[in-house]
Amino acid sequence: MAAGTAARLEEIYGRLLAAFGPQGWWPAEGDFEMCVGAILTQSTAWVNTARAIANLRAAGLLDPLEMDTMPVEDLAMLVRPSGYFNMKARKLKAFCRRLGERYGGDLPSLFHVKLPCLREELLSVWGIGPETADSIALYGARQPIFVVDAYTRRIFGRLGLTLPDADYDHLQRFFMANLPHDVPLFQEYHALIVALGKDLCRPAPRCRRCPLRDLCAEGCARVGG
DNA sequence: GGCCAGGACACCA
DNA sequence: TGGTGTCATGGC
Repeated sequence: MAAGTAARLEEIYGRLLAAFGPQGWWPAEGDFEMCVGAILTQSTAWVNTARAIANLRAAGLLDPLEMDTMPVEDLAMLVRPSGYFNMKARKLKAFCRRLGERYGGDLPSLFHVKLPCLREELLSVWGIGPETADSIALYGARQPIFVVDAYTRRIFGRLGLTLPDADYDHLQRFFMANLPHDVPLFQEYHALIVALGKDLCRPAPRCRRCPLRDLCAEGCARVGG
């Protein structure tokens, strides 16, 4: 672990925590709902994901066995507010099918699989890519793996700590190599990155209120703060 | 009316 | 292996 880099990551974490407060992620009422949310929020604003989840809850479908037996066309209509609804309905079905076939529909049995096998298992499900797999592993199974998303790439690229076009695995290794492997820390750090990304560090950044403003190597200087 | 949002997959060169 | 197109609703 490079001491300088680790110290910077710790400082950034402290600033984000001070600015936004504890996020207490994941926003879900149960572990299966957490997994569903991870799939539905792919490239989608959370507010729309929440609408889709509300539809599923109202239909009594926040259960892997119930969802597995639901016609995919009907499922698609329920998750419509989250966008890409046909694709996402198929992805939810694929996840439920795997859960049923290998784990008897029992989510704790899946979560009992330890990293890195859990990650490989999730990645082998159609529709689950690196970010979704890691989100489920970290927030669902509560195992220590760092979640990388578009905000992570954008923010840490602007800070000059990573390359703007760094791939997922490279970014993940960067955080995993420079942070203690602590589940609550990983959970909170990713949530705080999202909080910053949603609030300030957009393509047109609103840097005046950014808690990382003086650390920013690119975005803030470019727009004049 | 255009841009963007807590990605992933299929296809092609 | 990397680039590009596709999937799609809803807020601003």
